[in-house]
Amino acid sequence: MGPPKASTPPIRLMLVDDHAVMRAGLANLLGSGLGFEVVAQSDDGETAIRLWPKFKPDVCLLDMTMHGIDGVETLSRLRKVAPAARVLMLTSSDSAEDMARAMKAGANGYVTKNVQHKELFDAIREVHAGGRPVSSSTIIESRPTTAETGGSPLTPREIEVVALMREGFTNQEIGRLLGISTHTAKAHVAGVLEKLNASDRTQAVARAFDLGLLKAAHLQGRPKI
Amino acid sequence: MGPPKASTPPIRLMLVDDHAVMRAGLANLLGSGLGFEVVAQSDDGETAIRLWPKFKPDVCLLDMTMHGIDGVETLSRLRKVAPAARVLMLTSSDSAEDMARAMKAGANGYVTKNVQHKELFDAIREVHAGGRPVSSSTIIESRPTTAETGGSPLTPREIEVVALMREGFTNQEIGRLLGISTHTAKAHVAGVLEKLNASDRTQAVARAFDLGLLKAAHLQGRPKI
DNA sequence: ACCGCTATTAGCCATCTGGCTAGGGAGAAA
DNA sequence: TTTCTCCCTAGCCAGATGGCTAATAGCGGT
Repeated sequence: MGPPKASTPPIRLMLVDDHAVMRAGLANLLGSGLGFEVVAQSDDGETAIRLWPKFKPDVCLLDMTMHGIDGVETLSRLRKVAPAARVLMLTSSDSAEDMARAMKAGANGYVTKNVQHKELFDAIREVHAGGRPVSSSTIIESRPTTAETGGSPLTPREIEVVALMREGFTNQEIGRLLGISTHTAKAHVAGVLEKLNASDRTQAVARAFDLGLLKAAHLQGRPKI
Repeated sequence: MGPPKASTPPIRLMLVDDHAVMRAGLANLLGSGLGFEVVAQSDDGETAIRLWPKFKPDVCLLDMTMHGIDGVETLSRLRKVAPAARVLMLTSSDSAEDMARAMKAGANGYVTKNVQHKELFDAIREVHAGGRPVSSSTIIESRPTTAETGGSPLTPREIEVVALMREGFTNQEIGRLLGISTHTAKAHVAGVLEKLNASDRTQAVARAFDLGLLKAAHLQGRPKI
């Protein structure tokens, strides 16, 4: 937590973000003698993984949403070649689901892009020191988001169920997929409908999107054009 | 299109983005003697509108997604106090819908944040010169996005129908709301299902979210906590 | 031990859904 | 003109949905 001492060797960073402007901004910000040094940059996940062994940065700042393989996927793959890598996820989203995905995939920290500079610096230092910082705005946002529905967040089981509803599965199929009876599936769907204040499953998944419980899977794949 | 001459007076800019890091990056990037000058910055829409008259920037770089009032809303309000303001929208999204919203609200240009520096510079110059540049990645992305579904984008009527499906309306209600018969409503729903390759209306709206045809209405409102 | 929450199963039933087939009219493109 | 697409309407039907009530069981907190 202490301010950077001139005596401390700089924390060596790799930046991965497909927004060139953001990357340049970060590089500029972090290369201003505050105890950081940007040793590598990449605008996509594959390159980042290729660059890692060459530079062995202390901490990697990794954007969640990128074209090609996204941040979470990049993280997973990076973990295979560098299990000890310290990765701080950067994101524009403040949804709890994104954070959960990132942390589950093995992120060492999670910071939204709307943080102030100091928060970012602190987060990087904390990751470097072995902590697992999570941007406070995430916590602040994610709680009321669900609380505001007038309701309860869904139970784990119910979340599985919405995810399947989203894919167009019927109650019968949901039951089969989860290894439970159709009746139970219906009961969970009913729970979801009530908690999300929806009149049918269609509105329920729309609400789930609104609340950030479900995320649009951008199917763009950036084809060859 | 010409490279910046030293003789040209700099284009005076206002930056509006709630991502402090991005803002700092832009400021740094644009303040490097390339013919731009950042005269004002803000991390929210209200402040931006308040700052405008004081600085009368030549071009305003406005982020689409911000907490509080978003970019489009900011743009609309700004237009009321400064109808001639030149505004270049900046966004992380490459969805055609977002672009349409921005341009409809009176944006002078639209650029995704994953552009290279030069493209951004060019876009700013073009807006300043009275053009209406649109980031090429938007066009490239948005076309195949819909084409990739195997299909056609939805007809206007069908889009109205998905929007209603999303709200949980039944075919009967959709018919009543649109002043058409239930049968016709069903026909439109069928069209949507086919075009979005969905097995039921629930999956259809999920797909619509995936494709950017529907946007999550973030109901967060950022309460006091 | 009791209570509350979650997960599980079950039956009944009015309504809704989506697929099928089969029309007609209006405007735009070839 | 012909053809195409979009928009509108219609009936039939098997299957799915969501509301209702009711019961059992595990788990964690008081």
